[in-house]
Amino acid sequence: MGQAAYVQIAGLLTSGHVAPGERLSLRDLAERLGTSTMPIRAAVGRLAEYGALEVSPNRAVRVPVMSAARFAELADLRQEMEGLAAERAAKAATADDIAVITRIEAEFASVATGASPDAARAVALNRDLHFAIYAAARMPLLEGAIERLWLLAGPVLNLDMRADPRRLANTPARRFHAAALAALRARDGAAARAAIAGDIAEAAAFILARRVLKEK
Amino acid sequence: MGQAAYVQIAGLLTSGHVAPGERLSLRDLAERLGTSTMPIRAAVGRLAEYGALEVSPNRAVRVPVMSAARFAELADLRQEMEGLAAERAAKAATADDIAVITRIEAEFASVATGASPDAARAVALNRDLHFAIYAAARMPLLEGAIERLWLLAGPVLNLDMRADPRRLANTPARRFHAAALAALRARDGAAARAAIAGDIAEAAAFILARRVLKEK
DNA sequence: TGCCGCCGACTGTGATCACAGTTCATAGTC
DNA sequence: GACTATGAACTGTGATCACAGTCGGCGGCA
Repeated sequence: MGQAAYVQIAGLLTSGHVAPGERLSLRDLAERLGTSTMPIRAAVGRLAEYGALEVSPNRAVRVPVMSAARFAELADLRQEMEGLAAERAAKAATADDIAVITRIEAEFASVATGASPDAARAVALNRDLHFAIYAAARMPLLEGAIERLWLLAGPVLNLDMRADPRRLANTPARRFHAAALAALRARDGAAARAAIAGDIAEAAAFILARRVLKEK
Repeated sequence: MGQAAYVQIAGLLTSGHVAPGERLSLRDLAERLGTSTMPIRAAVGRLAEYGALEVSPNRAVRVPVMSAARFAELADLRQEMEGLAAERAAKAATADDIAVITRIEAEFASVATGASPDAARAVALNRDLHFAIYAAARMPLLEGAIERLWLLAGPVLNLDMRADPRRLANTPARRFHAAALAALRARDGAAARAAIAGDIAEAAAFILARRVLKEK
């Protein structure tokens, strides 16, 4: 139901093509995607369900602005939930899972430190890496909940990545990713949780330190 | 957007008026609620977003059937997330929060052990009690995620409650609720988490033991 | 009697129109 | 020149119709 539109609009959010606070309109989106407003309405409604978009009657759809407090809670929740997924993944991961994760981790490291750092590609690979780990936990409900959290954080994360592309080259993420992978191999749930939580906490602290988020 | 329809259909799910596996139709629902199919489409789409309903093209909307494995993961996730909320609530709860929780707990105990046990009312009070605790954590994103989990469990929980109303009178829930309340008062996060997790685990074990859930 | 095929009823989905409420720029007033 | 009133453009929402795909029961065939 409006599946295609949902994917496209979600892509706009996670790729940072729309900024927090930006106003959208069903008719505009429909025209841009070459359909009627119906699939757009369905997709926007689903995205609004968990706060990825804000829609109020007779007013334009808005990409939610992220307050510092909201961002802090989001980072907090992500540490808990993604940490949990990593912990469970350490116990449930198969050899195939770990092989896939290893490959993605190597690719991310290569792109991040390479001569031509491709920010968009690095962001996508970072996402793939995280979700490859979570998929190994075999907890589809948890995975879905985490996906929704990422959609909430999407616009802000990309805003940050674009603002400071230099960070990509020597991102601390690589260290955390390596630690997570090692923990998965060792089936050390606590270490896996700590690595993922550390990754999230570090990135969140970096963004909060820039003080571009509204106080209230 | 279809807010009224959403509340009504969600009510059908949580109150157990529709059973897992049951087929619904947009036109039927629209007629029942006295509107066109539009608000229904919006509400059903939102509910389907996180799995509270299943909708496939040209096929009737279905209340998802809960496999034993899915139910186990749901119970697992609920223990983690609601346990987390309780833990944070123990640290963040105000005196007013605790007063409200105390009142609801007393009311639940009264209804559950009273001469005329009202199952529907007890279910509602149980829900109110849990969410009063989670609200005290001041984590709206977490609260929303938990609400969605409850909507997933709704049909099955009510099915169980109707099947065995005797359980209500001497439900172990009262013991866990009392422990949770005491933990909140003592600002003991770990104890609050344990109490809520215990409540959920006990209820889940009871339902799983009845073996009415499909294996696969 | 048992099985298969077909046709009608029913399904969600997309498009389009009408409508009430908001927003914003322009013109009028002091 | 600053401020307010006003109306046109734009917003999401609901209703209705058309359509392609699915499902179930009835009839025919072996």
